[in-house]
Amino acid sequence: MAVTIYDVAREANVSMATVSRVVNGNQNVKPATRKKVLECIERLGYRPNAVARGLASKKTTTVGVIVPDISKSYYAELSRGIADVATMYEYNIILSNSDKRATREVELLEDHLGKQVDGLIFMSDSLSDEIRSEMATANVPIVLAGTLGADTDLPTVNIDHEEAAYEAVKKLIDNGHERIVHVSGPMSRDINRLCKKVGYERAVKEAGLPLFEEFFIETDNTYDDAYEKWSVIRELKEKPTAIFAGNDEIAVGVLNGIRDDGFSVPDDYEVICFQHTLLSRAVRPQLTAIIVPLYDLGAVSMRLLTKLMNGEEVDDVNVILPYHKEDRQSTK
Amino acid sequence: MAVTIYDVAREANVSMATVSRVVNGNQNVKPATRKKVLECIERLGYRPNAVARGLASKKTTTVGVIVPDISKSYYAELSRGIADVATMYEYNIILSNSDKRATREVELLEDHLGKQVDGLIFMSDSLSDEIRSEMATANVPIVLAGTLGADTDLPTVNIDHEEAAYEAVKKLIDNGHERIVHVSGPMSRDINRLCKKVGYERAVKEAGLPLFEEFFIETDNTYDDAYEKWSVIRELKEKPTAIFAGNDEIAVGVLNGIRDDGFSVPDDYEVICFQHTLLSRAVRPQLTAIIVPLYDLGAVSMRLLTKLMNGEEVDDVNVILPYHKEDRQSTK
DNA sequence: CATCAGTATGTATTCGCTTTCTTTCATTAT
DNA sequence: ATAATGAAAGAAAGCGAATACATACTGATG
Repeated sequence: MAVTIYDVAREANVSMATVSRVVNGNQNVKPATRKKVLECIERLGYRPNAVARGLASKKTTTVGVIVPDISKSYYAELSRGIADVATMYEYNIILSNSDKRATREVELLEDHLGKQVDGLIFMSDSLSDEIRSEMATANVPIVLAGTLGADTDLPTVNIDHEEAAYEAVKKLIDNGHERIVHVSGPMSRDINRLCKKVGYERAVKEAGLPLFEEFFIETDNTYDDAYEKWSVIRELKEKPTAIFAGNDEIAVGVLNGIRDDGFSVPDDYEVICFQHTLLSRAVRPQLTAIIVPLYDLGAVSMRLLTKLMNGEEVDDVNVILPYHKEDRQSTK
Repeated sequence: MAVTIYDVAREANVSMATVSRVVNGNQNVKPATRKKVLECIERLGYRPNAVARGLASKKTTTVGVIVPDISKSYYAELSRGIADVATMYEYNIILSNSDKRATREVELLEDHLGKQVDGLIFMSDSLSDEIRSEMATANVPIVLAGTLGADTDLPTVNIDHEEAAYEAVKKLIDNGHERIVHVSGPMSRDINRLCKKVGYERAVKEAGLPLFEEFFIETDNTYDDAYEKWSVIRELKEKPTAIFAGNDEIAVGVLNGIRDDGFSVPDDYEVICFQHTLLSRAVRPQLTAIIVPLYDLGAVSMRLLTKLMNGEEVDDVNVILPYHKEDRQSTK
């Protein structure tokens, strides 16, 4: 049987309230008493039961993190940012994978709330109606990390993907390209449909270039699918000269397609993408990319959440973090 | 204020015990009563408080996962395996990063035990004495995933790294190489010092080849460090003709070093490594590699843990999973 | 119709801690 | 010396569920 606060109290000849005070750093304890209690705690190997504490105090010092897939480095990196700030503020993290399935997301949200998390960080592509209403009834703060949701009143932390996409495509246009293919992730995702694609189109239109429907190539966001899609790109009516990829995994798929087919980057095709992983730097040629500050997205989200959990006033709950572009060898 | 089991009981005109029975699927409830209670639960939006439940039942349906760094795809992949099986058995996961710091590991273990996890999965390189004794006093099962520890009585799930390393190096030897460099991760890690290096040496010795001390190159396990180390390798007295790398990130670092220096793989150097990520396949030439079944390591660890938590008999608590070698373009 | 065996439901306790409310006691000011 | 003040410590009431135990109800049986 585990040692309880009663055992310590008996051993130290004080009441459990006093032990509780010592454990929680309450100042109203005589130094001598504190010392005595501390010794007993040490001697008995007492370890406070966080569950009992949680029930009594209605705080669990635990936050929920619902992530599409932790095995994807995008989310793994982001989660690390969350975790580090959580540690800093002494929170634990309950981590669950949703695979972006709306029903699963709702289940997990319910589940986490049932576990009495003090707050929650949610990541996904788009917010289903069910999840929205579920979130609305939650009685703890929820932050959307790297997830569109400014239309709700939920706090969010993001980068300006549309502007970043615009800047990336603009770069290719400035390099003289007039026919740029956009190899995208699934259109079902808001971030692709409402941000990256929009930025791409804005840059193309603004430059007075024609917008070919066939230049829009959708993938399932995997390396292998992108690799396959090269065979589609090479058969296009209009011959493109540059590629704007939704992320580096896609970009590398296309890049390898291009090169395995005997073409050269950046001579035959220039390539630019969003960077989520080491891949951009590890391939040859290294990819020019928009660097997404994943770790920071997570860290800032968690920091925001701590403020919210603390009831602190937050002036702007829709945070936009800066990104930057790094020119490497896949563009000239 | 949240809806409690009392509220439901009052609303449904039954005792809280009955509500509890309904919620927990106890069969001794008249169907009509069950229906009535279920309706009230729905109507009031009652959601059982897992903390209270945990206190009363002494089970939290939560397991702790202590991982060095979730942002590393090695651990991210492994964790996903854990998470999926955890979901299957309806466990939540508390995930913490240790950065392999022994003191932090002990803290986290304490912390998780305080949170009353029903079991724990631990990953690290080596087990410090403190963590060993801490684990010995834990009153819940602990499984070491991808972590050496068969010398303790703790359950483990692993692959045979030594044999895998042996097989990899053997392949290079069979291809005619006599001077093979081993680019390793830090020697402080048991897995490098006691497994991979040992397998390397065994293969070399067994083939009657000389074992050059300078052929052993230690890195900090990062791409960048490995990339730098190429300049060391090229200056070696004895000129190597093949590389055995501890993992694919290292391998790609060396690979890029080789190629940026104007040499060719596999013509000038053959390369083989352990595969942890997509990197092995995404670079050109693709890397011949030992495929480590990371997801399975996690999944099997969690499955083992569920058995242990259930008090089931487990015949062998030291599980060794199979790996396989995939021949690609970095070897002939 | 009384009896017994289930079945269905209720009552009361317990889990280990926080927290409020008291009470006790030591200081200080008057 | 005494009242006022505040620090130190204790007593007791929850927190929201699970659960052991008690009790009421239901039929089937003889």
